[in-house]
Amino acid sequence: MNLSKTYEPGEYESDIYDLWEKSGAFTPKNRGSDKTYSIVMPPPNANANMHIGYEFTAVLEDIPVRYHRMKGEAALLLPGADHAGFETQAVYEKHLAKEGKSRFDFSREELYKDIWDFVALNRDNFEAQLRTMGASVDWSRFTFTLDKKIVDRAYKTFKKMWDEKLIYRGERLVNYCTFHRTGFADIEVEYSDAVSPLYYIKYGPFELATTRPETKFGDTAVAVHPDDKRYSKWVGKTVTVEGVNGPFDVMVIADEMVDMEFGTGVVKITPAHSFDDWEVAKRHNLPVVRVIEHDGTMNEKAGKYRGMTVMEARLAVAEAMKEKGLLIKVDENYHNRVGKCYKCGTVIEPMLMQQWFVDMQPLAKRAIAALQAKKINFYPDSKRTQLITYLEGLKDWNISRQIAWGIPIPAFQNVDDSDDWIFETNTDQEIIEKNGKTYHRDPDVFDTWFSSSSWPYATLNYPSEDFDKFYPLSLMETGGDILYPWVSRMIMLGLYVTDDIPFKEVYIHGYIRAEDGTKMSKSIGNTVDNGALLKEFGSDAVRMGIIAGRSPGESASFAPGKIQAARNFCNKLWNVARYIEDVIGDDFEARKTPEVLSIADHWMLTKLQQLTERVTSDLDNYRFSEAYDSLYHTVWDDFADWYLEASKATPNPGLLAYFLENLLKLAHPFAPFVTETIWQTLKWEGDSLLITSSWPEISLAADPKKARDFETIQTMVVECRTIIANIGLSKPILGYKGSEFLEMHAGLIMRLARLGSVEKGLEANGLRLTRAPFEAWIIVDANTAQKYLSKLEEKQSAEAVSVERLKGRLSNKAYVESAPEKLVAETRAQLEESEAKLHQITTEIDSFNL
RNA sequence: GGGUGAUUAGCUCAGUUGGCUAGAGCAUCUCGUUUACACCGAGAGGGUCGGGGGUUCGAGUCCCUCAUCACCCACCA
Repeated sequence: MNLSKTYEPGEYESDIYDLWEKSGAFTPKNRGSDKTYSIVMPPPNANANMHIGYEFTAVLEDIPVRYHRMKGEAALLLPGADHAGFETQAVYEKHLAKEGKSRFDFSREELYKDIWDFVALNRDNFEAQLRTMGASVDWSRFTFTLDKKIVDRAYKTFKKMWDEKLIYRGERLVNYCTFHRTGFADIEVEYSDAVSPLYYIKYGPFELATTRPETKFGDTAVAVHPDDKRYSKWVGKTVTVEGVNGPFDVMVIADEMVDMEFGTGVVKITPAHSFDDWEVAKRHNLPVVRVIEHDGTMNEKAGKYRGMTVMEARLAVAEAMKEKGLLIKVDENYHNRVGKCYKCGTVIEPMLMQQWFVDMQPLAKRAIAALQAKKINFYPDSKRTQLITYLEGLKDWNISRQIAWGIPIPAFQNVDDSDDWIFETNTDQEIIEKNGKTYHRDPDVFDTWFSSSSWPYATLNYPSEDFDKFYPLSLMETGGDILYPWVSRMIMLGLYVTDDIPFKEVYIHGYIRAEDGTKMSKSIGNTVDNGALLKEFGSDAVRMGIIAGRSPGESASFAPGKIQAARNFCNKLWNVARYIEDVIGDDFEARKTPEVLSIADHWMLTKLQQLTERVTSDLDNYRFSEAYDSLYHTVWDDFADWYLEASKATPNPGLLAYFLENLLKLAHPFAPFVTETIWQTLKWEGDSLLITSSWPEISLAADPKKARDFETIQTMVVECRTIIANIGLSKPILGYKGSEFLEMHAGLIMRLARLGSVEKGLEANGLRLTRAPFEAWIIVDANTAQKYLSKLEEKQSAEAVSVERLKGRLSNKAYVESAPEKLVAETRAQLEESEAKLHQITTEIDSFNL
């Protein structure tokens, strides 16, 4: 019974979190329901601090988990952290660079250990932030993506695919960053617009256009279109080309990939350094000659250009060709798109490499079938069809990465036979002996998405009791940016390994953009200082302010006003509770037998019933913003502004307590800290916790007629207030003719409308109320009344418009015949009402003109 | 080149299957010390729902088209 006078969230939030944690409330447990509800959090990168976007994610997961926990279900929110492979190593390399070092100064083992320590430092930080946000996670199940169980699961999956021939090792062109010296999956390459010089060069008997003269040393053919008459006589012949390092021979081939319109319609073919050319080479059995090294320099095939970077060589070769008269012209204004490393911006080189690939088509096929059958619901649903489109075009997946920070690939190669690979999980060994042969471990690690694709079941220790209980997960909540790399792969691997979908629903959230609508980014410096935000407004306010007015899949700007509004809402809850505590004093017993007495009681009960239904169904459908909005307005407008004010005339402590209890419950998933704090001061159920209390079911019955009566009062009160405010009256008298209803509620009306008094039987001598079904006047002198005349006339014309509109609608035969009966009946009733009002207003105006 | 989403009040955004006079928060204006709350209360102003066409008794909502913005996919020698 002792809430402090002002709402200061900072003073109790961490204590409340401890209280929950120590009570074991975060451990999933059935309480009167045998259902389970499970969310495994997408693990945030262990290398970074939590930003506002991650807080947003945590809230979107915590709200439904708290809701289902209160419904008595065994609700699990499983937290984790992601080693994030290349991402983390790239961040660590930046640190090294500051110290003037490079990753190549260390062995892979040293590097791995150093990054491990680096990541450990940051992990505490982010766990603390999760607590600050009130995320009700089961810390005992915390999982790191390099935990043994995750590694084991990745190895088992790899083995299964190996055995079933879904994994193969092959020499392919892969996207390669010469700065980070690792290959990438297609999806990791970022393309951007560029202006590149387009060189028109002499090439044997042809002229052709190329942006990459330096790759000439790797040319093994020259191609034209099969239908191109200009060049058909050359097809199949070998031609001699004068090069900067002397003449060489290439074959002329015909291939559909050539665009006759582009340049001169002739293309030099460099199979080792162009994806298109690689495809052509496979079709025509062309030799493949690599001319660029992994460090991005030219190799011995480039002759005197050896050792130059690609860019240096390009300029040098162009210059040399110019001198030899082989360069015809340079188009300096050619626009194309260039693939870049998404971390360092280095131009991606297509590089010929031995890598492990996953054959995706069989996996994708099952996923597509499950998605088409809508076995997984998406919020918004459009993401489901987008995912299907993505899966349909999926190519084989390169899962090898030439970095240190990751899970070593469990494959060893025979030192005497490069085609002899064996599967072994003891990857802490570099060299092993088996059957009298020596094997070398593949030095590469898995693409981080390969292991994290198993996240839903690996975290649950598949196969296990937890797995049986919580799989498939109820919900996967994540951002749109990892729909393709992660969500798609979880579905494919889930189906492949467990034979079941990994989750029943997917909620995709949009991004929080900066206030001005631009992308939030550390480098631009327009991120939100969430520490300051939490300090100023409290976690509850941030939770609610951040979900307010957002819909799934849509990005929207950060709006500080919404955080502020949410903080004010917490303050409102706080003061409502303070008032009610004051009224009920120590009479805890009264709340057990709430009685519905006054018309306000019946009205508020109806509002609570509606709110409960709405919040429940909105949460069932992941409509967080709508649920919060309903809650906000019911608590503030209906409960605080109307009900509490009305109840001051005739306080009903038992029912006040009942309302407060249920409103706190409904608000708890959104504002867990303030609601639990209030709950704890009430101590209604001994040491009970709100977090594990039951979700409201309103069983008290409301009398709809009485509820409507209160609405009639509201209408009158609002009209009185409007008149009072508009003509600046102070505590006027409301007179009325004999009406039992008004007589009974005179006190209530007087209080709510701030009237001087409400008196019966006075002569009609003031401003007649036009909205209530009773004859009542605000008593004013004729002069004052005249001031209000224009206002009244405005009202008259508005009402006349309304009558006309309704009449028009009802005279429309088509409307009356085809609209639902109920709607037509409503329209009729409205017309009647409108006409009556118009009549009243008109009478009132006429009386002024006497 | 292909796809998706957005365009609603000064600002940031809601608006579930078409159905009463389109909503909220913030901001603005007027009034108010009514002991739960000035992080408040009461009242008010502000929108031809991006343009144009169509379907329907009825369109912010469905269809077509145009414009602008954002994102995604493919990838140009």
